[in-house]
Amino acid sequence: MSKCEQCIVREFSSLKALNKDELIKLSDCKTSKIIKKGESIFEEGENVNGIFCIKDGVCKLTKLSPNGKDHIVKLVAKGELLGQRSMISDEPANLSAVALEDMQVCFIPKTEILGFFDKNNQFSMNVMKSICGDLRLADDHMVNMAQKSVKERLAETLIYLHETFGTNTDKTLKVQLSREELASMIGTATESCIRLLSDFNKLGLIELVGKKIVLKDINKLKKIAD
Amino acid sequence: MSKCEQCIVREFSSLKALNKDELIKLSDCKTSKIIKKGESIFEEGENVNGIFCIKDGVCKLTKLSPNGKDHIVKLVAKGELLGQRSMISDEPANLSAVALEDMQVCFIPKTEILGFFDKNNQFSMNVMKSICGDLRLADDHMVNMAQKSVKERLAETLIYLHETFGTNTDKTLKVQLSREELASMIGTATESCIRLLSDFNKLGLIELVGKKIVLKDINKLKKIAD
DNA sequence: TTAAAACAATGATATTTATCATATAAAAGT
DNA sequence: ACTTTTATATGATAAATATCATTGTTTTAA
Repeated sequence: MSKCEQCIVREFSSLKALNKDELIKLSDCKTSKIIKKGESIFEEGENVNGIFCIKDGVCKLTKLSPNGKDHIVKLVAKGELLGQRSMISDEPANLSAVALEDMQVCFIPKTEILGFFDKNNQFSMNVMKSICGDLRLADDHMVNMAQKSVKERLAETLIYLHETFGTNTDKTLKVQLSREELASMIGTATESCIRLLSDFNKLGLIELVGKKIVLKDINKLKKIAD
Repeated sequence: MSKCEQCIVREFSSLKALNKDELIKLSDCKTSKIIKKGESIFEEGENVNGIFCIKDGVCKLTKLSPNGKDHIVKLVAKGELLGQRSMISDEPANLSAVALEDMQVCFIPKTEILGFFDKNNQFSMNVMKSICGDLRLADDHMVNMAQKSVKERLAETLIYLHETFGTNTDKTLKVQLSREELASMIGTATESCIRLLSDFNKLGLIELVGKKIVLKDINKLKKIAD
């Protein structure tokens, strides 16, 4: 079993507040998993009973809307924690987490985390701040959904993918979403999304390399996004 | 100065975890304010440096979108706390809070709250849970914005107003939003909102009594809302 | 290697929603 | 009481977006 002390996740997440002893305890109780692309870490409605550390890979957090379509609420990558909200609220998961690429994740049981809450105030504070950050993003996102056009949302999302997850050596976006997934992230029909990508392509804002996307003119995209 | 011990807000909010001594300390450091309808409690971008207890009245939390329109993110009523997220994140307010009716609010300085965080774990936990609840609502709301039609969102919002804030003796919705505000809550143009209200009226789902709204057929509205 | 399945692209069209113009009604100020 | 302003309402039209149909392209799997 690998040690949490040397894990990268520790550096970036709320876990950085844990001391050596706490990390050793963590190593003992955690379980590691490999999640293959397309598999889910947990599903909406499921009782999670702990949190997940993402050691490698990216996943999408989705919610099924009443009309039967999945909406991608957020992407979560290496170094972040998952399931904090459900654990604290003591509720089933509100979102499903599905791997967009092969992932390595660790599971830490709830009892352990609640123990840290009691003894380590900095850790609680970090978790709180992380959830507050999520809330801020969610509110901002909501306003975007409500007030911006599909075109603006697409431009904004492309820039977000570029800035957050970067590019491969051939300049294509590293996180590769299908057109359907991209559409479900910006809240539109797949065909509308494809059409707008075509438009952006014709205008020289992006380049479509098979299913992959290269951003060619980020400044103009930013202008469109507002 | 009125005592926090007897205040209704204490019963319903995170503050219920505070003991007698803590409540006395609270009474000493809090300041009370009257906020008139239309006035703001705080504005987006402002440093808040504490939290607000709503003793009476309802306010809207709004965010200015890049295109210059205000979007109503949430309504907050008597018994709830405001400004927790900004305080914990140590960031300026992400939203503005504007009174929809005359309000009574108390302000509690940040230093005091942080003191309670340190000493009273149940209080921290309550605040965390409250923010987690907000996050859940925000995610759900985001999916609605992205996936539902304006008609569905209007029906849903009317039901929400009815169930959350109730009605006056004449059955009209207690929280009275202008058509513009209602539109900015569901994320549509004012005219579209008015038109759909007219449609609902003609279909007998609601009745328009001047500017006020009566829900006549809640079941059908719920079916429309999904 | 080829057949089947899944995905992407595009045209035609319908529906939804926004915008602009104007009318009416209610509220506010003088 | 009357004028001005503001809010609500509605029609006409334009623009944005969804839906359905079809084709080409890539991926998967037999």
